[in-house]
Amino acid sequence: MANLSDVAKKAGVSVTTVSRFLNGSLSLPDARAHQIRTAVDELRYVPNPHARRLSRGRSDAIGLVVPDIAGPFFARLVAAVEEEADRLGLGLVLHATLNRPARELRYLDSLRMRHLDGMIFVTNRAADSALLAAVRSCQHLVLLDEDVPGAKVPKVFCDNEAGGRMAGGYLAAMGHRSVLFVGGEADMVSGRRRYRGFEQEMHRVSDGPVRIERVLGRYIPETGRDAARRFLEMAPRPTAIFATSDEMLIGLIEVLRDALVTIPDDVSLLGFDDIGPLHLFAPPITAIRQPVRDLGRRALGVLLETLKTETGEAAPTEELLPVTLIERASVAPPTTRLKATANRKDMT
Amino acid sequence: MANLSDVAKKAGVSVTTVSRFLNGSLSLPDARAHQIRTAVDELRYVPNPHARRLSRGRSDAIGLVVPDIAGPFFARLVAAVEEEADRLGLGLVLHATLNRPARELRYLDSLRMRHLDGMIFVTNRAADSALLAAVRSCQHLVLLDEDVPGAKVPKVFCDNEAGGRMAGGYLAAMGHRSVLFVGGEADMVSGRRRYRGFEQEMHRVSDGPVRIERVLGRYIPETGRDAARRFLEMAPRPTAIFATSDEMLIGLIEVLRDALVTIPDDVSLLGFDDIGPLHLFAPPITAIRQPVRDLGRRALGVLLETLKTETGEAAPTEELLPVTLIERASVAPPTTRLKATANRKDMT
DNA sequence: GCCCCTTAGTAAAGCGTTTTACTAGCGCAT
DNA sequence: ATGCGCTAGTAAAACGCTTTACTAAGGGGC
Repeated sequence: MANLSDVAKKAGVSVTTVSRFLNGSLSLPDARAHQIRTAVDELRYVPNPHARRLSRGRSDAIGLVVPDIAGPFFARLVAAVEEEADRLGLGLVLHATLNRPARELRYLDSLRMRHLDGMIFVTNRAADSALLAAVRSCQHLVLLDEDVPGAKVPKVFCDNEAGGRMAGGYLAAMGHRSVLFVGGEADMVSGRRRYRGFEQEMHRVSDGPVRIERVLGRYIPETGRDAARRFLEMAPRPTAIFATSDEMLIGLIEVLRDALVTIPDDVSLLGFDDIGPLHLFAPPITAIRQPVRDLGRRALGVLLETLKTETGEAAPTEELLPVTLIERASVAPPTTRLKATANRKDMT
Repeated sequence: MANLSDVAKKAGVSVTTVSRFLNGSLSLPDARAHQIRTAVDELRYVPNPHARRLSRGRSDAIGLVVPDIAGPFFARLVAAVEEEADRLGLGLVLHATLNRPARELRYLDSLRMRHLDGMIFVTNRAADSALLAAVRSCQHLVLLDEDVPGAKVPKVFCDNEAGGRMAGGYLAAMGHRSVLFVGGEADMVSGRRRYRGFEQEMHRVSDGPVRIERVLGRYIPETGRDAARRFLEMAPRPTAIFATSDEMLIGLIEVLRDALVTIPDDVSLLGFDDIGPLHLFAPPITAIRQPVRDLGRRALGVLLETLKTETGEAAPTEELLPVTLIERASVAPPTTRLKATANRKDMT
């Protein structure tokens, strides 16, 4: 593998000249330029990235930390960030925390070690003080999708509160007055905001008494299953469920289906995220859609701005991206029908 | 940020000593060892990875190239590889080709530039000669999931032919004699193998005349939609469809549903991959399941073996991981019923 | 003829490790 | 007394690039 000095020798100039020429910090007369280019081609010279990084003190690579890559939501998010990073000529080092707090800290450390130029960080749990401290000590970090309250770093989220309002308004307008909210733990900002918007708008649109039950937990199928089991024990049962993530929704449907509860006849169902092929479920699920691609893109955009301002800390902005309601067939007006079994057909 | 010579100064020894001690290639009496450890702690010293990589000539990082990260199958695959890489202390640089051949070549190049220690490469298109040449010129490469025929590198696939046989045997045993195979292009090894196994076993189990229609294309929803449209025009229509990827399956179901074709009454449906929440579809879809996690793990394992043998080229092994048939409700014996509309219920 | 400016470069000092090859000193057996 | 082997290190050369500060040569203006 040829190196700079091989090229320099072949072209009959010094390494400085080659380096500066190739990096555009030196312009040369045509003859010399051509000599160098020829030497590069013939030797198939390609700069050694490790040397370059050591010398320049940066990596041209950023880190992306997500809780999990396999779930549909994070998979799309990763895809969006990767695409944008590639477009900008940046490498992407991917880390999944698999919900282990220790890993979050470890990966944040890898940023501090100046291993990476910057990092996009996605958590999915309520931040504890250790995480907050770690995040605080980092520069060139942007928080995506979920907040770490108190952290003074740029943040990019979807407009969770507006999503909650859309959901609340939609269910209320359909006539629902008794609903189950399946959401993120109370100390997670996304969960709190979704709930706040939801409750607010339910009340505003209903214009009368409203009952909102709550089951909270992580954004995973098990929380959905749990919620469904709790739902089955409620008397009277709420007439609608708002599941604030696709993963929760999937768990919920599993249990509901096993219990022979039909949607939307027995209960209406409203989702959040809208990533998985919700349109193919039985019935197709109405949901609030997150602008996942934009989230990824904006996070990277914000990170880059942070990098540009040489002053360590960037302004702790918070950017909220709009969500949309995708109407399908899982929400209907409530019925008063009490018996819960009807047309079992293509449910096993 | 402290460096090695700071530590050396503080501990009153040479940098060599510190470096060798920290890397375990020098053992020291307790007193010295303690001095060094103290200095490291107090200065919060952490080795500069760029320098280390330059010096050692390796990165402790591998690349993973996939066609796309957002799809459920590749998302899981990425997750599996990431998990294993992390366990081994290796960084993972992720690249998505988004089905652009030029990108595959570019990313393979990034391996050749000794940027990375090794690479796991997943393609999803029929290999052309440019790709083959590029792959051939690479060391420390392992092919995952899809073959590049002629490449002399280690390969890890699921047992596509066995999967095809399972599918064929299952449909035949259910009584189907006229089927539609929706598969990868004929020049893709995975597609060819799935088809070969499928056809073989259909014939063997049927023990009589069999009709197999084929629609081939990329493993994406559009191919499924296309296949469904073609299916609708066939007369007589096949009684079962074998869709050899989740993505194809999704497209297929969309169109079938719009055309009011019910599953499995009007046509039986059998999938492949079994990653997406197929159990929540209407009806739950029977499918051949790929061992995605194992695929990721084994690919990394094989890559590591390749790295160990200092001799550039590793034995071009081909490892086949077993698949399983997950029985659900989308396959039934064929009916002779001709009218295609019946119990429209929870399909919009 | 002198000074200054521009062009066309270059020497050398980093960047922070790792690693090879070496040494100084000491105890011990011969 | 000498050679050997062991302990406890060390000096210095890589690794391959970037970048700062510098120079030599040529040309133009006065």
